[in-house]
Amino acid sequence: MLTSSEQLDTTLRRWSEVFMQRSMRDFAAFMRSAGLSMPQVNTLYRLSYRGACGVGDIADETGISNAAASQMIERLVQQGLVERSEDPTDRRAKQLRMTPAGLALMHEGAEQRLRWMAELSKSLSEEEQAAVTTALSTLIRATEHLSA
Amino acid sequence: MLTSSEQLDTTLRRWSEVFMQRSMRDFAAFMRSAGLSMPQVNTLYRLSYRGACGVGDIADETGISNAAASQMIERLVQQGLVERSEDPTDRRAKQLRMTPAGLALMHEGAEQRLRWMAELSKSLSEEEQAAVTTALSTLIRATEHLSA
DNA sequence: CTGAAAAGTTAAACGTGCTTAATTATTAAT
DNA sequence: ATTAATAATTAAGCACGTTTAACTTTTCAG
Repeated sequence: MLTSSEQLDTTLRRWSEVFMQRSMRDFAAFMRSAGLSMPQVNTLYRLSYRGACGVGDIADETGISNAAASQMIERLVQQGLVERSEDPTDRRAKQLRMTPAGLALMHEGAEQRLRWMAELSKSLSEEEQAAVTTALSTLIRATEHLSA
Repeated sequence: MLTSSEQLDTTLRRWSEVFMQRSMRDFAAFMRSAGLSMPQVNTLYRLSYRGACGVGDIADETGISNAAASQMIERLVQQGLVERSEDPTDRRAKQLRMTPAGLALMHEGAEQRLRWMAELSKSLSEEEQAAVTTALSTLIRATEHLSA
């Protein structure tokens, strides 16, 4: 017999698979059309959601060398997606930040990838819509309170 | 004033962003450790969820040339993740299928990426767990009935 | 039955991205 | 003050994936 937490875990994973299955193709197409590599996308997510950081942090998180990170970021800077400025508190380091253009690109990518959700939303009854909205809000809140 | 379907759409997108934010790093790490490129992951998802197909179908879906698809798939075959056999109904064509090893690799990748969901599940109250499980089941069912 | 079309593979050329090693500039330590 | 350590960049070399073009095999059309 499964506990209700195990049932939720199973269902969450099942939803994730269904979601990935529907989003993967558009995600790959977006990366391709934007000329972005996986480490670059990773970097843009990092900067979008966890704020400014240095080149070395990006190297650590993506698992590539500092040199490779420096070059990869240079390409993002040339594309106008990331801003690179001197860290005022340590002039050896650089501060990397998303530019408005970078944020717009990420937003556009999400829009393309998640377009099917409008149709999905409309396919539910009013009662279901309300219940699912409440449930997802619970999940979002709980996730934001999760460690790391 | 937002309709309840618009509210759900907004909330779904918000959840997707939170989900991606948490999964992106692990996803990139998995691809890196498995030595998989984005078109390769795309191909494995395609084969896992929509069954066998030919080399040209993969080329179309990933947006690369037939030649590149052929070579990319050759690498997947050499890694033992995909099986390539002659199509009995048209001997010019090849049938591509996931191998058990390929399915196991995808499963392992999902496991790594979604490990945090167990913790998330346990962080909710019993009532919340039940409500969210029901809501997600509704979403899964509705998505599977969606077109394309 | 013969020629054109289709599916896939192979080969050569090219570009890109990664790694290591060397270099510059700045900060910390003794 | 001098030395060592840190953050980032640059350069050279190498591996990988992609493209175009040529080629093989099989199917379809006239």
